[in-house]
Formats: sequence, C-alpha cells, structure tokens
Amino acid sequence: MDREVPSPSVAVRGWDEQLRARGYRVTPQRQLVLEAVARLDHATPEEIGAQVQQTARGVNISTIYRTLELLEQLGMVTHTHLGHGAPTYHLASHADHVHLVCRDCGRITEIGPDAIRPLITALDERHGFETDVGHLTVFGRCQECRPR
Amino acid sequence: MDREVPSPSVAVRGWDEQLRARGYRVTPQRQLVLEAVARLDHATPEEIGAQVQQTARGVNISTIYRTLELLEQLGMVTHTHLGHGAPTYHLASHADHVHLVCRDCGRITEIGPDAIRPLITALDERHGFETDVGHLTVFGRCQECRPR
DNA sequence: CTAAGTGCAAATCGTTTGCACGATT
DNA sequence: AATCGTGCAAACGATTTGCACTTAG
Repeated sequence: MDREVPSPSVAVRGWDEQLRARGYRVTPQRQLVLEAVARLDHATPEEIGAQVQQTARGVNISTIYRTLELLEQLGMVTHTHLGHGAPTYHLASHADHVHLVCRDCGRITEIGPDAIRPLITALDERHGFETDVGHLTVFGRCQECRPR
Repeated sequence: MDREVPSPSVAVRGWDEQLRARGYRVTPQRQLVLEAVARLDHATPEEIGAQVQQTARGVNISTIYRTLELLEQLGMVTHTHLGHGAPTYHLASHADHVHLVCRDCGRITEIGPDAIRPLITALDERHGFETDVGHLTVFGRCQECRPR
C-alpha cells in the first residue's frame, strides 16, 4: 500500500505501540480500520470496510475481518450482536454501556451501565457470574412502539 | 407426505386449533417441528431438522426454517442467540428465563427471571422499555472460569 | 377443486481460508 | 533479507428464494 501513515486522529492511545510491543506490525490498513471503528461506532464489518474504502481503495473485506479480530484480541475494540445480522464493533474504551433494541422499529438505544448495576451484582452474588457489560443487548419494545 | 398425524405429545395446547383459527393448515411437518422444539429445548434449526428426520425422512431444511418462522410469529416458539452461530429455539411457554453464556468455557446456564426483575423495572421506569425476557442473553465469565 | 405448503436446487449473505505477492521491521 | 500482512478468489455455513409438485381444507 503506497499510502503513508499520518498521525491518526488518535482513537486509541498508543495503538501503534501496543501493536509493535506485541510483535505485530503497524500498517495503514490497521490504522484505518481502527479509525473507522472509532468514527462509526457500532458498525458492521461491511460498513467499516466501506468507510475504509473512502480513504484507501482496495482494502479487502477479508483484511477488515482479520484486523477486527486482531484489534479485538488486543482489547482495543469489542463487538456486540444487535439484531440478527452481522455483529457491530466499537472501541473497547466505549464499551461500558448497554444496548436496547426495539423488536418493532429496530431503534437502538444506548444507556449507561447504571440501570444494570443491580443485575450485575445479582449475577455475581447469586451465580458467581462476571457480566460482560459491553456485550449485553436487551431486546424488547421501545416506548414509542408499546401499546399505551 | 404419507405419514398420518397422530395425537402429539401435546407440546402446546391447541396448537392445531391456533393454526387453523388463523387460516394456516395443520401439517405433519409443522407438528413435528413443534414437537422437536419442545423436546430439544434450545436447539438450532439444523438440530431441529435432524430430530424431525428421525421420525419422517425427507423433511427439507427450508421447511424447518419456514415453519419456525411461522410458529414464532404465532407466538408458540421464540429464539435466542447464544454465542455467534445459529440461533436456538424453544417453546414460548418456556421463555421466562435468562441465559448466561460463559465466553471462556461456553457453558450455558439458565436462570430464573428473578435476578433480572430490577433490570426490567429500571428499563421500564427510566426508559419506557419493555424487556423481552426470553430473548435476553448475558455474556461473561462463569464461576469456574473466573480467576480466583 | 384450489390455495397453501413442501421439496429441491440455486441464490444470497456473512465469514473464513489457501496461496502468492507486497510491505514492515 | 526474513517475516508478517494483504489481496484475491474460492470455500463455507447458515439462511432465503423461485418454482413446480403435493396436499389440507
């Protein structure tokens, strides 16, 4: 790839160092994917691919997948399943929230972790289960779609 | 299909009436799928297909999908996403529970709805959101896999 | 008899993989 | 220069669809 690597709108502090430190290489593709994840928030691999294309044509979708897998493994991004299709990725630093997905209108509401504190505590105390908050999605019906 | 329809090990009371009442036909395939869902609990379409095959060979996988969609629409069955692969189906009457999925060992724990009552209440009061309990899956780490 | 349901095969969607070429260290 | 990373194309698993044939009502 003939594109140079400019200083990124730093999405993750020291992302490049983190890569090198663990023996991975710093490539334009990896930077672009990370930036796309940061910019789009909750985007599918395909959407991330499209976003990346806007800067550098020719980045293959399989590279997107491989890169997302790597970044997730390194703890920089995480994914959640909203609905039935492809998973959506977001920065790990932005993971501490829960998604409410309306089964009728499809609207996705993001809420802070406060509402689920009691759940987390209950699962911990009663089942010894450590909840992965960022991965939690609650399906149901939103205010507008509920019968009054 | 040359198989007669015997009285089923009734999985859903009046399932056949419910179908006819809404203008749908009662077929051996639909009965078999419903029985398979009831018997297997948390089974994927493919597993349900395999179970159905044991009684009647030649039932196509696409029929399984179409039937599950219908039964779900009629409120007889529901599905949940445990992990990344195919969704799992179970009887709607058996829906009032939550799944805890361990990201490390993959173990699935089923717990009663009590632990999430506070969550349901909070989402309702604070966001007007009506939670679909049967569809809720919590990812995290189970007691055995947590570092002590 | 007639519309609804099914089987079959092909199409589609999301994702993964093998391999040769190119780029980072 | 030696690997690691990428692009490309093909393989894959899960699900959907078009269409002709079958069957419940």
